[in-house]
Amino acid sequence: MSLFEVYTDGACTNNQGEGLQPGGWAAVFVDGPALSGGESATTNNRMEMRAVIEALKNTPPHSHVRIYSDSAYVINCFNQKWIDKWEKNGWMTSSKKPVENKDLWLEMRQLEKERQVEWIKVKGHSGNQWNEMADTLAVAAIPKDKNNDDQSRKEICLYLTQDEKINLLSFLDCNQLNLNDVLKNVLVKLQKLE
Amino acid sequence: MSLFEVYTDGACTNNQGEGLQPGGWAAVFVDGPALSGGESATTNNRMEMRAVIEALKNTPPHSHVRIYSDSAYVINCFNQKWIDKWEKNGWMTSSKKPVENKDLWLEMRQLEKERQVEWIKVKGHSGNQWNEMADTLAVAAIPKDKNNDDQSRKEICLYLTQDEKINLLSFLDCNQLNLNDVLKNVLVKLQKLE
RNA sequence: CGACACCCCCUAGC
DNA sequence: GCTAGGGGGTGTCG
Repeated sequence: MSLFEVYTDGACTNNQGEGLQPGGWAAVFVDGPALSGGESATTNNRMEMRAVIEALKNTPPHSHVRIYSDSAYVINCFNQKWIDKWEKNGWMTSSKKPVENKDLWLEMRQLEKERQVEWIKVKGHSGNQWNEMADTLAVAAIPKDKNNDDQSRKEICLYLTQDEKINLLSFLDCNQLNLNDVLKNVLVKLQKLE
Repeated sequence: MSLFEVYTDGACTNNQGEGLQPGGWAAVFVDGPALSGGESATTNNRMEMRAVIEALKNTPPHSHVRIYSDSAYVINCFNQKWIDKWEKNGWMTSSKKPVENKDLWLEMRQLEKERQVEWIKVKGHSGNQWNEMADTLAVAAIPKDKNNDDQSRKEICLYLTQDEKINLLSFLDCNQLNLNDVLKNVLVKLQKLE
């Protein structure tokens, strides 16, 4: 069974601490391509989660995936079985408040069930090249255009190498955004261009 | 008959678990004003009760009132007829101890008899905007001035909007603190100032 | 024993 | 600021 190792990271501005901020995420496949995207109104934790979701989405079901993240929020949720408890107790935290970001947790849970996932905590900014790259891409993906009318628009870029990136938006007409499918499309398109 | 919907909440510090503590309460009228106040030596349950009492006091007799509270202590007292039993058995709990806070229960009972009251239990901290506002105001109303000589002094503020508040103390000379009366006084005073 | 609140700490990571 | 885990306690009732 194929193994995928993915470094994920999220980033979010935090200017005056008031309300939702613009943020970005990235998922870097070891010895492979990288995905990144941004949202104009989100939180740091939602971006960490989004990075993982996109990573999982782009691996085939039943594959073996190693998710490397510096977010204790995400890693502990699975390694310390928080999510098992939430599913049993109606999504309440230990202090009886509703769990935040339930929508994204459910999405992650579904993807995680269909795969064999290992959750690995890494220290942030510790010189690991993949983690650094994820960090760089996530920050770069934060939307800077404050005049953007579409507040919920997401962008996804495919990095073939660190310098060579392709905006996937042009391939989004293929309803299912699976990395393999997109890669095929990209290759076909490139061949036609040559 | 007019309907009033009011979210009530109480808050109380609990520093070293020793004796009575400062606390606050709030009553938020849906699509209306909000009242809040504090006491320097009280309990959490007395604050929950005080919030309800002030809510009822500020609705006209014979009106239809919906009280929303996260306190099972208060809601069950009426919905599970605890108070009926207490009135019949000389205010003794099921474990034969005297019922606590009888003074406030009597006050609530009197106000409740003069109105048609529905008691509705809500979950604390569950994202309801009115419940959240009551919580915020109750916490904000906790007296912080520890050098206050008058330990029993109560303060009552009228919030016209979340940001705009009027201290009602200056209107307390009108013996009965009814919201409508006070509002009239406030308006008269404001008109004179202009 | 159960329930609902009200708190005080501590920890972890972004 | 965003989020979670864990421990301790009182106020009160059935």
